[in-house]
Amino acid sequence: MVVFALIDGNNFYASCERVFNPRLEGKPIVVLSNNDGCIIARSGEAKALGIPMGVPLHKVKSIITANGVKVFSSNYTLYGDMSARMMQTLGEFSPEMEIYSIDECFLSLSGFDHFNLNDYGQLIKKTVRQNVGIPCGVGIGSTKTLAKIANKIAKKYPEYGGVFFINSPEKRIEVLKTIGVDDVWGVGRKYLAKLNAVGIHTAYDLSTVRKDWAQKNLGGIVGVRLVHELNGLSCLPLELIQEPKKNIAATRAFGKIVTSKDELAEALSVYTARGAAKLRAEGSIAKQISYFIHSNPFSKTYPYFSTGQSITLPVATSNTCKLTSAVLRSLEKTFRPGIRYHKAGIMLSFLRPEDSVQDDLFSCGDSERAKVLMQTLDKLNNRYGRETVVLGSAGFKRDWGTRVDNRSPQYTTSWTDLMPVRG
DNA sequence: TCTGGGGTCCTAGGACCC
DNA sequence: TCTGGGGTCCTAGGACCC
Repeated sequence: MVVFALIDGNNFYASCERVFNPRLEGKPIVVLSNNDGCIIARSGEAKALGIPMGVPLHKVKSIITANGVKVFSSNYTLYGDMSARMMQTLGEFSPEMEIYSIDECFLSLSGFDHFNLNDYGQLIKKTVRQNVGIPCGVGIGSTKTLAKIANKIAKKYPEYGGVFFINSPEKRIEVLKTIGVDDVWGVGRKYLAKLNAVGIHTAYDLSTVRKDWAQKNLGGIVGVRLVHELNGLSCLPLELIQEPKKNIAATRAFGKIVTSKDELAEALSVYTARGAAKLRAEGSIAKQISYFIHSNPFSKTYPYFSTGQSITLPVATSNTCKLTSAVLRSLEKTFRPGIRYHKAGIMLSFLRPEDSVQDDLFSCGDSERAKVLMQTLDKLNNRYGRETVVLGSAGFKRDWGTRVDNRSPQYTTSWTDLMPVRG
């Protein structure tokens, strides 16, 4: 029998913050998006206070102050490292694993029939808690979509102890009737409205729609698969090998309004360097780099302005210098003065493996020297922290940089942030 | 005052070819 | 009156995910 488990860290970012600060146990905490803008993670206690996901911080300021909610800027270095530890532990529970996101993974439990899978789920949960310090939930079912739903149930009803197994067709139907259709993996805002409009409210309702209706109304083959999966027919296999990325982006809103070309050039240099480093870490090269600069789309006082360009490179590359100079040359042409710039970003596309560079007759790929330079740069920045070594064009002041007023220390990845142990 | 960042897949439709 | 049919490639945009 085909069996999938979905394991995810509870309130992952909030839990990461808590691992190194046990005094926060039982206290409400939230984690913010970039520039301390929106709430992107909440501990259970913060959820209970009615703080919604994704709201701008200023809208819930009063709840936060009144209840002493602890607020953290996001600390992706920490979360990434905690994620790696969690995944390593989880990988020991099955020969087949798909890391689905920073805090979620699927395991294949096919052929584990001789185990009591509820007990096995409990063991997984306990081990992760012990080894990594993160509480997690385990959902088990015969398709990925059902495993996702089982995971929701595990979280929703504490009496299951954080583990739920949809182990029979009868239980599947019973469970689907209690799940809102918007809690189904693959149903977002638009589809929810469409489904509700025709009287479909629960996951069970959705499991009974005709295939041709799903085909026509839920994105074609995607919708058909979704309905099959709800019915226990597995259409989405585990993706065991991580395909290389097809696009890589680095974009950020500024910490303040930017008006000068020089500062935009600095920001685009920094983002290009980050993108290029990701590219090299993937072992890929890019044939195209695009960038944009724009003003605040939410502003009611100033009109929205956005510009940028896609630049096709003569030869695919991952070289920071080449990519940066392409962007900065183009910025000279697209920059418009008198605009209150709010955000900028770059995107690398048409990626391919670095060993596949096809030299044409008149141009050639990166020289050995250039490659060694990039390797050295990556080595230094990995060891001593991002942006220890940068191109001159990235500047040193970075007045436009992201606001991070509540950042926790990088306990696991920075020597200077190691916790002291007092005897 | 204050509104994230980084991805994927799929479809429809146009251009073009024979 | 009737105005082919089948195929590919590309792009823009929609929808979703965490």
